[in-house]
Amino acid sequence: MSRTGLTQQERTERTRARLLDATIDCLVELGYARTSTNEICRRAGVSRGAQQHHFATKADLMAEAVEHLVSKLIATMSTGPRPTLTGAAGIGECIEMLWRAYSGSLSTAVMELLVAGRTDAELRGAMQPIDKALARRTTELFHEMLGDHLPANRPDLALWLTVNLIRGLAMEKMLGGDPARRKQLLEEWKTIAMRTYGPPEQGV
Amino acid sequence: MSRTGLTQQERTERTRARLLDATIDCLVELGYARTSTNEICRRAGVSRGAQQHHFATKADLMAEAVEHLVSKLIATMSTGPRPTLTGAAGIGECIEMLWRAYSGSLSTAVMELLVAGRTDAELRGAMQPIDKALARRTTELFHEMLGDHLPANRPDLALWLTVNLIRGLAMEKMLGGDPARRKQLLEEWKTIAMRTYGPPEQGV
DNA sequence: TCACAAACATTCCAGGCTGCCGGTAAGTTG
DNA sequence: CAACTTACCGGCAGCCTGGAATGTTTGTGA
Repeated sequence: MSRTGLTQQERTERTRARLLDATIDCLVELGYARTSTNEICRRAGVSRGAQQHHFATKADLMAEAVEHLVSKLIATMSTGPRPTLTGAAGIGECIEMLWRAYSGSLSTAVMELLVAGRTDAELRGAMQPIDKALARRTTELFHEMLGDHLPANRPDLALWLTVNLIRGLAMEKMLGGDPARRKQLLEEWKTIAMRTYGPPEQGV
Repeated sequence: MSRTGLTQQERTERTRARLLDATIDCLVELGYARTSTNEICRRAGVSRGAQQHHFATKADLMAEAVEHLVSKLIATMSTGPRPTLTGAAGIGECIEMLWRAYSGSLSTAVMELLVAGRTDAELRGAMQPIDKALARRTTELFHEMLGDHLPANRPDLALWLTVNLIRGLAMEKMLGGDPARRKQLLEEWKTIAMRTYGPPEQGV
């Protein structure tokens, strides 16, 4: 009855996944501006007709790619290594974790979409709820990780200061600056954060 | 002898300035992807032929626009209000100043170019030296402003932590998040920076 | 004033991208 | 197994973009 042995649903999911993955690849490698449906299809190994069957317009494809992308990001974040220490050291490990999550290639794609969304109302509309979901999940994870050892005062401020700093660093990375310099800045922030949000110490 | 009363050099400078300004406008309003030479000429009130006469290719135009842009940014930064206070309060004012400079519309254009440069070697090559100039000028200004009251330990780390944080916040702004929230984060950072880099205090 | 060069305007062309269409193959249902 | 639905294919048309070629106006120097 079937040559490929695949059910319709399987075929659909496979093709859609291929297209969405290829879209993310394009975002990372080519940037939003140079990402064309043609190139996406080429990389996905799918015909343009098939692409249009599953995603009527390019905007549709992008909108779903955003979801796909953030799910992947959340997944890698959730399953990655967790901080094992508590107190100030735990905060340091959290910052490392956020660094990995928010400066990797998936986050690069997110940044491409953020910038593109600034001047594209449709894309921005698609991104807003998904970005919120990412923020919520990050916050949850942060609370889970530190457990009872949450910084006493304004814990979420610590989190979002870190994330925004990292995004700034990721931006600078785009021009290809010195990685050691970024590492140095991150270490400085780690020190400050541990002192500011860590458990109270005796000396200054 | 002349109908317009303008010398050749004046005409050239005027047209070039119009084109470069229009380019920056496009970057801010349309983003890099949707910025076409056609639109630039339309906004500049200049024919496509004139544009091509002064900037042979789109890349040339962009390269010079980067310079133009950063000069303007440096100019506004240099002539803007300077911190009047010293010590910890002076640091707070510096952060405010950096906030204004690095989150305005000129910086939005810079960010568009940074992101575009990530996947466009030619553009990136044009940007690198100019970005360095911006960094150097910012550092100089920072030292001028605080004068003898520079944070004792690692003053430049304080500066670049601030700039990168602000760029992250600017990124978040693109999705249209809550301005009050950003203000809150900046205030938190101000507090931390004053405590960390300001003159030593007695209590914690 | 006249020849020349620079600035500017218009038009055209090749290429890419998107969206749509008619047709085919594969899977599903009665 | 036959009707039907869904997935997929390849080509076409319209649009826009960037770059080139050609013609016109404006300033300049002899």
